[in-house]
Amino acid sequence: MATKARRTERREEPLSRERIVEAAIGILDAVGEGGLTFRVLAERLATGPGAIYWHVSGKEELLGAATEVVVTGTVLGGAGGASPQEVIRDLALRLFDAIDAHPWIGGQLARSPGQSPTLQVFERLGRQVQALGVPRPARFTAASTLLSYILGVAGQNAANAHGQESEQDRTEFLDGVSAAWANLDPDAYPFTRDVAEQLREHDDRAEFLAGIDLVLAGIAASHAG
Amino acid sequence: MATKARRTERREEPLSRERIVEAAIGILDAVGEGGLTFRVLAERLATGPGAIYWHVSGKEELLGAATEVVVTGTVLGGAGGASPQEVIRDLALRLFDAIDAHPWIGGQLARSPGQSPTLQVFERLGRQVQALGVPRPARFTAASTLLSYILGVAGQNAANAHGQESEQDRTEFLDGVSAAWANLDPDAYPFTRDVAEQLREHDDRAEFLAGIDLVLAGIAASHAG
DNA sequence: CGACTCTCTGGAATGCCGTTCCAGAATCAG
DNA sequence: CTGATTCTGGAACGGCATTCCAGAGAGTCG
Repeated sequence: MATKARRTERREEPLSRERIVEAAIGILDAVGEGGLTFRVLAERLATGPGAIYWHVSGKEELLGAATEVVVTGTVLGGAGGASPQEVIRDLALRLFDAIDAHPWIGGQLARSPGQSPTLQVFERLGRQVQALGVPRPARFTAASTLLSYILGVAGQNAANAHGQESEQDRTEFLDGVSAAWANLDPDAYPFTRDVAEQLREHDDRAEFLAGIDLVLAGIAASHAG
Repeated sequence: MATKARRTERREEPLSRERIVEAAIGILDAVGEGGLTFRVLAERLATGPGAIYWHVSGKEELLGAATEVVVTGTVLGGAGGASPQEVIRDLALRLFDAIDAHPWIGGQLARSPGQSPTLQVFERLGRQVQALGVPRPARFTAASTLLSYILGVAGQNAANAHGQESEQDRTEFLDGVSAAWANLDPDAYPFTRDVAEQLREHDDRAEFLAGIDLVLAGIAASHAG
């Protein structure tokens, strides 16, 4: 405590919305959506809950901001001169991987249509739909369908991300579901039983992309005829 | 009140899982997902929270059971001898209408893949995909894509269902979003701005069906070639 | 250099939630 | 009648988001 001895200005690093959102993302990635509480967040930032509320209006805004940071980082930067189909596939896969890395985004995206992150994706999809040569009145439907499909997969992936960190957890999970499907009532669930074995060796990412291709094929077919 | 005169056996009506789920659906429909609490539910059933827990393991199970009741009622009974495309469209529309009537189902369905209600829909879709003549290895993808699209729309509808009961609320809501889109940065959101006006006069239900048709077209195109 | 103000902090308090506990009422089996 | 069992509901308990508020730090002005 020499002269005035503020060895650090006021704090090591002042609180800021940016630092709060960053810490929130860290917690969300580490312990999931349910693990983010203002108490934990305050502890991690070495402060109290009240201080956080001065920078952020509440939990909803915090989750929204966290989602926006990740999604914006994901949506920007992508394929260059490829075909519109390729750009859409690339964007979709980048989103899929981002949701895989941060499962909480899935639930958040699915729950907040019209918000900035969803809009960003919609815009990117729409531009490529336009580049695809889809006539103007059909563009909205085409872009919305792609978006809804992506959000649907996102929500399911987010829900499935319960305690499967490793590759092994994942295999066990698929084996379990596959076995459960194979044991369903044959009269009530013939189809599900029939595809149960396909589930065991299935690759979520490839399956997701195949769905994108299906929609793209539908878009192409619809404005060809 | 003849011999022993228990005009009501034990209670006017004994508590039962069925009655609890029924009451929960009533509350969910009236005040939404956030309004369902065990206290409110207990008051409505003229009992205490403890009694409810004897019949139901917790909130998750309760929401699941409520969803199952509504979805099962929706999925059963539908078109008879129509084409597979027609059956799929009919099933999808029935689901859409059910979600419109009970928006909380949307969030619930999107959040619980592999659970009974989702599986029921998957099974129905899969059978029709099969009837469509899709080759075996492609059926899983086709049915999953339809399901994911439906769940995506469901989630968005559930999220949008914030305080728009009447037709007028709905029009105001669309006008507001449309205006917001039209005021976006022209450089960042050219596409979204361009389709903003289409949004104003758009019909969610028709748009949803158009998306289904797009996926169906894609399915048809994919196994034709 | 003081005093006043404004930004920002963080600990304490509030009110609601899901869930658990438990004493006891109603019913049933013998 | 008696003991066991099923079922009830009010009273906790711990945790949550959010609000309150006394006051610390840092600029500003006379």
